[in-house]
Parts: sequence; structure tokens; C-alpha cells
Amino acid sequence: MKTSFWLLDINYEMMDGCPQIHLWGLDNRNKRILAIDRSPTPYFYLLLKKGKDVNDVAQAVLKVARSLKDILDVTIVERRYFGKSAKVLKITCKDPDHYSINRLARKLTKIEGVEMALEDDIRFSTQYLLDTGITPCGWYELGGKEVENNLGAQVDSVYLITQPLKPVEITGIPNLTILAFTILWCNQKAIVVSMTTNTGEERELIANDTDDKPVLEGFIRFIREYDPDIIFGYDSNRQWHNLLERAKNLGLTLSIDRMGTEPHTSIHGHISVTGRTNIDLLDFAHELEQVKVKTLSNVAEFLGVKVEGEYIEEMDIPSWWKTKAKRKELLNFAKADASRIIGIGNTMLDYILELSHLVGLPLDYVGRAATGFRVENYLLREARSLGELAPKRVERPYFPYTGGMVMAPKSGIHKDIAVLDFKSLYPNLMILYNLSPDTYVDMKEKISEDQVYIAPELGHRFRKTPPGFYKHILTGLIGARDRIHQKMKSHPVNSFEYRLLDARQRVVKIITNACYGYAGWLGARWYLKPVAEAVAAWGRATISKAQDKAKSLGLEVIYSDTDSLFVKYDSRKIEALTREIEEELGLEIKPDKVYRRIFFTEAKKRYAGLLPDGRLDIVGLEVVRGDWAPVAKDVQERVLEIILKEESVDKALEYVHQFLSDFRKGKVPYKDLVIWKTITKPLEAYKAHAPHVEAARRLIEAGYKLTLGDKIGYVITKGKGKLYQRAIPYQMATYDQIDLGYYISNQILPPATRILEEFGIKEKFS
DNA sequence: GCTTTACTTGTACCT
DNA sequence: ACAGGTACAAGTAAAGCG
Repeated sequence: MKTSFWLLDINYEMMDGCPQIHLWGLDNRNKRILAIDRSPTPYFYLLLKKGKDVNDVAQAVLKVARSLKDILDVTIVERRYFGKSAKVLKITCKDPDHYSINRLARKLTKIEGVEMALEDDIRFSTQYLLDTGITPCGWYELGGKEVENNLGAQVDSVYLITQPLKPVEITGIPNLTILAFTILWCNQKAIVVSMTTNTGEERELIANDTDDKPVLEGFIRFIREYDPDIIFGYDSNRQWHNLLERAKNLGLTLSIDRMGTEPHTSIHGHISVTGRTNIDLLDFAHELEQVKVKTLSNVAEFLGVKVEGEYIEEMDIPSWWKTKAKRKELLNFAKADASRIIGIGNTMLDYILELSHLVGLPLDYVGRAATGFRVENYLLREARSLGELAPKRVERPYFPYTGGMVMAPKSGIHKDIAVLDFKSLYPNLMILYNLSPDTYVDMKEKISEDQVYIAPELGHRFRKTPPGFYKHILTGLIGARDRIHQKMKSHPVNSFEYRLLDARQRVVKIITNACYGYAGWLGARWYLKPVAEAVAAWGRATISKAQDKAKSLGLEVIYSDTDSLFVKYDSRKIEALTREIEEELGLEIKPDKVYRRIFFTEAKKRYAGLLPDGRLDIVGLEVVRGDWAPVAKDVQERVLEIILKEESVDKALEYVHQFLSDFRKGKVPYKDLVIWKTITKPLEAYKAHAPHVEAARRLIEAGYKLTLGDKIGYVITKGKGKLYQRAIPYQMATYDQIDLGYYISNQILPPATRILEEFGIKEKFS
């Protein structure tokens, strides 16, 4: 029997002492399927010490292994390690539990002739995905026989896999059932739950005064009944924990997964719902850098998800609950939140699926996984297809190295400035000079100069051939992206296929660009400082040559940062420049945009430019920073706008005066005075008193629960003492307590005068 | 004992 | 928990002053 199968979720379970892989997914007729694979066995490798005979060591290992009943087999296999082929021992085990594997690996590592264990730190289900080449959110041909559903799984069919899954070329995703839920915590005993599905079903549950058991029961019932493939939530990882605790106290089992068991915290720290996918959209909201404060409504608004209805602050929920007449409003509010969640989920789903598909991390984990682990999982997959063993993750000391080059800008206003960008500079340098841990030539090693590329400034050497690991990876990714772009041309822009392909190319780009950072990340398996260091050094050499060429062509360079050049817009000279660079350096540089007018202070990484269509690009300045009061950002933005568009410093000055006068009269709303800053470490770890930290302490005193990474919104109030003593959480202060003077002298004026000063305005505002 | 200066801490940005 | 380079505010300690 053969059928097309789309993979949603993977886990393993022990059955009669043997592990079996469970693949959950959908077939091409939209039936829910559980496919069971009993064939895989857990394993790890032993790398041998140099000069040791593989048979001798194998014998020694076998001797020890025989005394350990958990080891099934020891075989000699041929693999590669940092590009060199190596005979290694493959140890097949009985128990996939990682503690058990680690224990065995440690024991066998002690044997004479064994250098170290490898891949003992890769989990069983990950090994399975790597070995089979299967990746979530993709289509496969499933060969197997249908068996009886005696596990109680909530699916249409259960299959036993008899042939390896084969990838199938299908663009598209099955018709997934999706549910979004949100929960309002009204008091210790009452909750409101709202659920919305992608088929338009809605369910709202509201507790009575003292008992929310019926609400939880209704929640469980509806999930089982609707049987969603994906469960969207916002901050739902926290919600699940609270729910599980609540259910426990009520003596309920939150049996909402497809095995009739409760959601559980997986090894990676996210909440896993077996057979379904739990996606916390807050994880993905962190990737939206433009949204500074990640509230559900802010993110929804940014993504253009429009939902009607009144907004209730989380802190106000209990008081709304207390007022019985207002309880219905809570229901409406929860309903609106659920709609926001499904709206956000719908706009991000393509991206999430493609990300999971490309890097191969399970759908419910990929959002939680940091960039480094996303890149790493992709590398693991590629390594496997090359027969490369994964290096161990090891602790390393931190020694910083020099990065990109930034030129001090020529300050003031410039007209008609083009921005030239090197296209994917770092990835292309890694390809061009074959920069990789496996091509690096150690200081001690003798090799003729014409066989290596030598890094400028540093002298690090890298073999020209054969292609290194990163070169292989990056050429593959860049090629794949080109092919996707090609494919996109054959689909209308509004089509489903186009959208999916667009998401795919975006994901490929993100992973491509993250490879350099990954190579210099201490936590990376494929870390090598000289690699990252050499990339940056070649980058500096490249941009510096580009600058010289520009100058010699008579193009004045206004500013430059890492891989970009700001030059006078002169299309003939720019064309000559890009051609020369391409010929001599083998790298592509092209005009990205042209500013009609651009403004720099003396500071690097900060400017504002006027585009031909009248839009303002503001970079680095307070306007785009999340840690200034909105009032300060607004004034600076308006000043820049007047100066760049209306070209009148006097007008800008007049505007500031008028604004201050209004401000003193209290015409600016309270919310525009709130300053937001992130708590980046446990409060007790702070050495200095900082306003946002003190405000956070006050919140905790008032009973709020804070997590690392939370943003604290505070205002500065009148009174005596240091600033940090006058910083009060915005929820706990009122307008009449505000120190307007502080806002004028420390928030509004500094960013505004920074701009005006460039025009010789030294006015003392008061 | 007060003010000025120099350095440290902390955050968020840019490529 | 992808890199380093940068700006800037506020806290804090040291230096300068009389």
C-alpha cells in the first residue's frame, strides 16, 4: 500500500522494550494518519585515537560491550570527520533514552584507543529524521501496511512502515485544521476561555463564580471534538503550564493530544502535544523587530490583523470580573484575542512551515529554537548526506575578534546619494575563499602558498580545494534560492504557490545569512574562530578596496558600514564601479536605493534619508529605538521630516517651541510618556540601580509575575531622589505625578537637538 | 563636602 | 544561546577644588 503523507509531528514510544518512531501527519485525501516505524535502533559512534588499528580497538570495545546488556552491536563503519575519511565504530544500543546513551558513551570512551564518542548527544527522533532525510512539513510516499489502531490514537488510520519514506515533489500543504485559543485568568478560581478555528467555528467558555471545572472540561471536549492539527496560542507556553496546574488541582486530566494524554514539557523546553502541533506565536513575534513591545494587539496591528472591540489591559481583568455586569465584556475581549491569534497565525503559517521544513526541526520546536540551533540542525542534515560526523558541542573560552569596518560619516545634509550594497558579502566570501573548519590549515602545517588562500591582516590559511563544508552548504543554499526565485516567476503574485515559494526563499535567505554568525558562535558544533575572523577580515579588505575604487573614479564616499557604500548618485560612475569590483574581486555590488536627501550627524550607524517616493528612512536614531518615550521619538521624527522634506531648519525650530508649549500644558497623552526597557537578567544580578529595574521591583512587590526578557513600561514622576527612585511602572502612576521637566530635558530635547545642532542651532530651550 | 571628570553598566540598535 | 561595532543615558567612583 502506498500513499502520500505529510509529516506534522514526530515522537517515539517504547513498545515491549523496543523503541518505535511515531510519525503523525495527513495523507493526500486529508485523513489523519499515524505511521509507525519499528526499524530504527539508537546508536552513537566512537572515534579512534590517531594511529590505532581499528580492529584492535573494535575487539577491546566488543569485550566491554558484551558485559553491557544495553549494547546490541559494534560495527566498523567508514565516515568522514572534518572532511577526512575515518574508520569509526558504530555502537548500536537498545535504549534510546539520552541518559542511557550518554552513560554508555562515557564508559566506552575510557577504553584504550578510543578518542571520543560522537553523536551520542543527538536525540533518537532527531537521528531518525537525519538518517531518513525526512523533514517536517514535507510530502513523502508512505509504503506500509495498515494495522489496527490498538494504541487508542485519535487518527483515521494507523500504518506500519515497511519501506523507507521517499520524498515526493508536491508544492502545497494539506488542509490543516487549526485552532486558536486564549485564556483570561480572572482570579484564583475563574477563567475565561475563547477558541476560534480556521473554519470559522467559535467557542467561548466562562466560569461561574467559584468553579472553572466546567470550563476546563469544555475546553478538553472541544479540542477532542474539533481535532486540530495545529493549536495556536500567544504566550501559550505559559498558558499551558497554568492550565495544567489548574487541571491538576481540579483532579482533571488535560487529555487533549491524539494519544489521550496531557501536554508535556519536551526535552527542548517547549510544550508538546503528541500528534498535534502546539505553536506559541509569541516565539515568532520576537522575530518582528519593528514591534518593540510584543503585546498581542501590537503584533496583530503590525501584521494588519484587524479585530474590533475594546482592549482590556491584563491587569484590569480581575476587576472587570468582579463587576458582574461587565463579565460579558470579558467574553467579547477573549473572543477578539482568539481572532487576533488566528489572524497572526494565518499570516505567519507559511513562514513557520517552511522554516520547519528547511531546517528539519519539528514544527512545535522550531519557534522556540534560537537561530544557532536552526542553522545547526540544517547543517546536521547536510553533514549526514555527506557522511560527515557531527562534531561535539564543547565549552570554549571567549576571545573576541575584529568585525566589520565602519566609516565615520560626513555629517550634514547630502543630496542624491546612492547606497551600494555587496550582495550577501559574508556568505560569498566564505564560498570564494573556501572558509571552513575543514579547510583551515593549522599554523604548524607546511603547505605551499599557491594551494591556500591567505587571510588579509591575519595570515590564516585555507585550502583552495576540495570545497569545504560551509562552501558546500552556502553554494547549495544560494543555488536553491535562485531556483525558488525562478520558480516564482511562473506563478501569479497572488497565488498560493507564489506565497509559499516566497516564504521558502525568505527562510533560505535567513539561514544563509546566519551561517557566518554561526561559525563564530561559541556554542556551534562547526565553530572555528579563524573562520569567522577571516570572513570579517576579507570583508574589511573588500569594502576598503571598494572605497578606494570609488574615490579613484571620482565618487565621493559619504559613509560606509561593513558591506555598504554611500556615494554621490552618478549612474555612469556607479556602473563603472560595480563592473570593476565584479571583475577584480569576484563579488557583486549593486545600488540598493537612492536618497534624494540624506542627513548624518557625526555618529556612525545613525542617519535619516528621504526616498524619491517621499518616505523617510530613519536608521539608528531615537525614532526607531524602543527605549525612548513615544513623545521624544515623535518630536525627533517631525524635526527630521521638516528638515528633509521642507528643507527649513527655522520651521523645525519653531515646531519644537510650539510643541514644548503644548507639552507643558499637558496636551500629550499619558501613554506617550511611557518608557519601555527590557529586563535582561534576574533582578538580583544587576550591579547598578537602573530605572527600569527599580520599576520592575515595584511591579513584583505589587504581585506581578515577571519573566526574563519582559519589557517594563515606566514613567518618571516628580519628587526627590535619583531617577531610579522616581521611575514608576506606568500602571501604578497617574498623569499628575509626571515630572514634565524630566521629559523635556531628558527625553524630548536631546534627540531633537542632536539633529538641530548640526545646523548650528545651539539654542538653550527652557 | 561639593562639583567635575572618567569610567562602568545597561540597552538597543546597524551591518 | 548567530557575529562584532556603535551610540547614548544614567549610575558610580575617582579626582579636583577650596
